[in-house]
Amino acid sequence: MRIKDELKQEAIFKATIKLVNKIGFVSSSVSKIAKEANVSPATIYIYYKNKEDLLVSTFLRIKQQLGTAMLKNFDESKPIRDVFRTIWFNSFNFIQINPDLINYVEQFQNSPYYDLIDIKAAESSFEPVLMMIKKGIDQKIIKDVSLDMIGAFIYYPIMILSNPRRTRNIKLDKKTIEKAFQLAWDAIKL
Amino acid sequence: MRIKDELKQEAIFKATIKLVNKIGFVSSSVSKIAKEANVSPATIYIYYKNKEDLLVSTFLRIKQQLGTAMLKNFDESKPIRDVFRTIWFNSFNFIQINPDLINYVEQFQNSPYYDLIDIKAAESSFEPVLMMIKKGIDQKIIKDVSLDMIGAFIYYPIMILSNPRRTRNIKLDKKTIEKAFQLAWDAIKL
Amino acid sequence: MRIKDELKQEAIFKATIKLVNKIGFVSSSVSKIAKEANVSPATIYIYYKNKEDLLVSTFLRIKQQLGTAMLKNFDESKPIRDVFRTIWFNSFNFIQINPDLINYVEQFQNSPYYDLIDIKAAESSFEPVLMMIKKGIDQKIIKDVSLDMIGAFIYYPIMILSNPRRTRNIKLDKKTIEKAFQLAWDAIKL
Amino acid sequence: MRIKDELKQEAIFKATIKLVNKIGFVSSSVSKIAKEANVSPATIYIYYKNKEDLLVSTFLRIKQQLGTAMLKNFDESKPIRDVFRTIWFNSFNFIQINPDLINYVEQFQNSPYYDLIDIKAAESSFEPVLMMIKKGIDQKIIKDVSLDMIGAFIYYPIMILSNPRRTRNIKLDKKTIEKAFQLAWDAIKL
DNA sequence: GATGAATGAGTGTTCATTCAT
DNA sequence: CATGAATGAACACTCATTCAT
Repeated sequence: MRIKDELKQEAIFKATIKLVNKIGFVSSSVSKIAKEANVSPATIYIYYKNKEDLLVSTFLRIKQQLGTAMLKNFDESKPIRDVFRTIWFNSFNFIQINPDLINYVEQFQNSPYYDLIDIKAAESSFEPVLMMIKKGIDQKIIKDVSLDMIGAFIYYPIMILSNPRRTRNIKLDKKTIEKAFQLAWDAIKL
Repeated sequence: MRIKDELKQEAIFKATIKLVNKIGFVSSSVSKIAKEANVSPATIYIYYKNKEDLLVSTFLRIKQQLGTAMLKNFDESKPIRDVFRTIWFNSFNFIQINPDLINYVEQFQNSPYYDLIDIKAAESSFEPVLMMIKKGIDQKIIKDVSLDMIGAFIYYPIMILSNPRRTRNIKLDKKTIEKAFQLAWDAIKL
Repeated sequence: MRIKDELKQEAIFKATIKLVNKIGFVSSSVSKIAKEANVSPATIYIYYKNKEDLLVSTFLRIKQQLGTAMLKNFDESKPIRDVFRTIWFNSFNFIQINPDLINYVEQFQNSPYYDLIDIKAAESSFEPVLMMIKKGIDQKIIKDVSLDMIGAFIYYPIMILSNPRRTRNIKLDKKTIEKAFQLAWDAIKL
Repeated sequence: MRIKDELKQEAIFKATIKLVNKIGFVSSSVSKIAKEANVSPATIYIYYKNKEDLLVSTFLRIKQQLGTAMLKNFDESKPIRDVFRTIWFNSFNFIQINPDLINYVEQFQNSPYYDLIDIKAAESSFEPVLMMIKKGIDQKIIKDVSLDMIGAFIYYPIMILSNPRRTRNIKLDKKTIEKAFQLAWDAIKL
């Protein structure tokens, strides 16, 4: 029964994220996740090798979703700033619709599990963005610094601003997002 | 009676940070910290009410150290950009000398313990920086956005860039730091 | 799945009573009980929510057994004194066969856990005895005092006399029990 | 300084009883008792060999007080029933004035420490009562049964009736005590 | 005599994982 | 495939007691 399988795996995936949101990464034990998914702890070990595998897989899957969302309406024929702006708003839209996914990502990235991740692979879906940035650098539109640094001023401010634990008194309305984009763009543009 | 051994408390403090660096926040149990400090687990409970108290106190103490370090040679009579640049380099210097302290802070801020912190109090030593930013906004030198947003483009890039887990292939040499400062300043300046 | 092992739960039940007998209520820790039952400490938490649940459940189960034993050959058509005498001997028989159960009950009733017990519910199996006493009061055979007081002169002397810790040099032979019954009956009869 | 010593020992004695009343025998640790007595844990070990010694000594001292109180106005020239009645009311008076002492005794007697007590010695102050009972037996006023059994119908009902944990809905007013005496006397009288 | 610091052994409980069905 | 039972190891924390002053 193929369908049943996928339903179960999906339930585990969702339960993992939901529970991490509810009680935090640290307190989310395998058996609690199993209970949240209405499944036996042993069942989780059918779909995942161990806890690490479960958490890492969940992370990678979210990353992929995030990558897809970011690149909606991606059109590299447009001016770089416009493309960049689209990505920026895509990100915030996704975050506003799926705050729990981003919370999971944040918590995961600050856990020891993150050390196990092959970043290149994890960020493969962001490849077009990287290409765009490189093009921007070539065209002297974006500053000539390492991609990691660009990321530090783009990707992470997004994460921080959308993390209610970090910025407890900011509201992500359209105007705020627009301003944030302005800062980010000013940072990286030549 | 036996005199309260300052060395012992210091050993616990250092062991906590060292262990969080070695094995991560989550895995750092009280007994492991005790072992690292060459102390009985029970001894920790002489100096701290419980694990939370240990972790929170350690965090606050680091924050204070960081605040002091940041404000070295702080001279508000100088142009804002210069003051800002001094703080920027102070931060990176401190981080380069004490990478483990910053790693602890980062991990702490992404733990549920951070929710317990009174941010205002924790960041009181950063007050002069906030004042400077406000002055910059008034003088139309810095963009008129919320402090949280300024922070997202200043404080957090510093943290990220200096977190080897996050940016595994960046070297914090003088040139890189200078460049990073350029991006940060461009982001917030009007 | 592995089937829930009735034998295991039974082993825990018996180990609890045995250990309380051997080393006392206070010193009987969960891990010691587990060891006595040849079971992992964690296993106990499959069958009981926590230590309190284990101890309370064990108490209630014994109480029920005691209630059943007391009421053997209960025949309310007989004269009250005879019914009462039957109960009295039933009790001592049960106690002689199961001295450890009674010791457990005694220790439990003097522990803080006893405060959690709903007495009405715990003594529901004694209901017929209470009814009989009430009938005896109505018929002017038994003194018109509160049930608690009747209990103090019936139930507790039984407990005390059968508790070797309390009365170290009494032997519960038939003659002694008969005498004890005489005292109890004289106390409550009108 | 003799005075200081005795004050300290007295403080420990009172703190022990108070704490056992507040949080129970089981939870009363040496350091908590020390805190309650405004004394260092180590100080307790100056006056008592160990915890057992502390608890046992406290018990014996209370027993002695109880014995003294019971025998107030003891006049063996009076009829046995009257003497007995006096003792009965003395007991209840003492209990009503010092409920915490009795609570301590009760808890102690159901602890493993009680096994260490030399009953003969502990009850030496009750000697006159025992003598009286023996005289009563000789004069064919009291039933010819062992002292332990007499005790089971006298001493323990007093304890039980005055233990609020055991008899949660009885009030020890004068009438109730009188009735209880009636039952006790009927039990043992020939 | 009096103290608070210090501790190894213990507490109740939860963990990630495996087993037997 | 799916399960709940079962577990040894670990968790945060407290204990009775001793040590050094």
